[in-house]
Amino acid sequence: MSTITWQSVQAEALRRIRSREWPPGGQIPHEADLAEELGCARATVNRALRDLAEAGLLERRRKAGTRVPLNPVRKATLDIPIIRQDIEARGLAYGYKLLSRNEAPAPPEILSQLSLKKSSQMIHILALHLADNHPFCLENRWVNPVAVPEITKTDLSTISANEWLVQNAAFSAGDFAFGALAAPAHIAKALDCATGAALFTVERTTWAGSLPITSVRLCYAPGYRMLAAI
Amino acid sequence: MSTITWQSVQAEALRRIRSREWPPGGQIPHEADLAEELGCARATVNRALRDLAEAGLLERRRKAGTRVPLNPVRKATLDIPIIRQDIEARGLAYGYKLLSRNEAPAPPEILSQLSLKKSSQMIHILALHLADNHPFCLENRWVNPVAVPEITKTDLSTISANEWLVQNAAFSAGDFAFGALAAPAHIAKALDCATGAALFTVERTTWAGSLPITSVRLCYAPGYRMLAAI
DNA sequence: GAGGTTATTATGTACGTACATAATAACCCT
DNA sequence: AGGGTTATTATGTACGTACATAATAACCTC
Repeated sequence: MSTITWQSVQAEALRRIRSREWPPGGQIPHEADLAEELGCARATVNRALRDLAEAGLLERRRKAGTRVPLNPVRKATLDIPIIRQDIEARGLAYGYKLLSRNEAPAPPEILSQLSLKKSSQMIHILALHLADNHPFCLENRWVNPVAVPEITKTDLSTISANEWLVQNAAFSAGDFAFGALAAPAHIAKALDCATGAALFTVERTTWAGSLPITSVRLCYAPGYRMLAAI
Repeated sequence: MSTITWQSVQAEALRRIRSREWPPGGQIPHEADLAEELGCARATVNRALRDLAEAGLLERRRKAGTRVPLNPVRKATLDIPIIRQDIEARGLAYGYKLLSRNEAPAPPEILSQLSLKKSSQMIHILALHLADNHPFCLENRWVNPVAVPEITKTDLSTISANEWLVQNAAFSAGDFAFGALAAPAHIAKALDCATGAALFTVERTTWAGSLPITSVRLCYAPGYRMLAAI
């Protein structure tokens, strides 16, 4: 290690974790001691260890020090692109079809997801996203017009609610649930696949502060895979 | 804003992004200017903006400055607990059953996932994880004994490979793919569900440096949902 | 106008001092 | 031994100076 940088400190820490030199369940040297050993500032060690802690590889506690967890809960980062970008990143041509748009009171399970007690009129949107003219995913979305009033006046026949919301309603928090669904007939029809086919689903609710913006269920055509990396 | 901290700077930046004061596609003030405006050190602004950049809300470029992306690719964090912890966190009793364990050459698609050209003997493990004595997920795993020689001598009838590997083979990189599968008969039998039921699947390959450790496919019983948050 | 070189700029980082904060250890009393 | 209080400790952060680095703007030449 010629020049000490936070990256090199981090790499050395990783090496020691991996080699069990810092065994799972055990304490690692204090930041000040590590700084002395490696010949750098304590702030540099602090900076290096932060990412490892965020990734679940270390647990840091004031005064108690830092330890390698016995059972690490690793953290992976998931990219959430807008659907058009997901399709185009696969080298496929994006297409979009608004299937329906209504104002209606949201059903109870959507209210629950939005943490709303009482239903007022919401915007209900059903849309199909296409990749090279093949169905890619079906978007079933409820939007709270209180959070995004402009949507009531927006023409969603040419831009998807998914994309429009990203550009017009920056959310501060989001909940996701990923799962699998055996395609019921109406969804199979929209996605042009067999009834009962296994579909990857994403359910997402987003908020601006405590104000719910939207709740959406995306059903992807059979074969879709969502990638992530650590 | 009484006392300026990196957290308060971050909150103010988020507010400006959300309110469109810093419009999508546009430049935000330079760190030095923001520091002057908010009455803190430039390093404090830098610290505050880093997380926002990592979350996809800002794009930072040396000299060009920092901009709010027109189409942000938001980043979500996924917790990857060991399976036993996932089950226990749901308040359910964990159970485990080793279904089979062999040494065999890996099939081509596993070799491909492991970026291996040539197959040598690998450890093939089939195991069932139970929640309150109901099948929770089926683990189909290939382990490279070159990366983890001790596994050849490890009794996997009482500890799952999933858990044992987390404790004994710290990985440096992992690839994940999430999808959905219509349960073929042999998997439906193991998971005690209907043939053709929609199963949530996780395929994961991990490496220590460039050395592949393991490739696993987890098929979760119908109804499983994986949660994440932004 | 195109291409190459240099100067300038805004983010990225290292350092050391100082202080803040959470939390554990030490100490004291009953 | 148990409980409460205080001192100590290790991480968390702020600041300002200094330097590094990537990249854009300015400038010059053909």
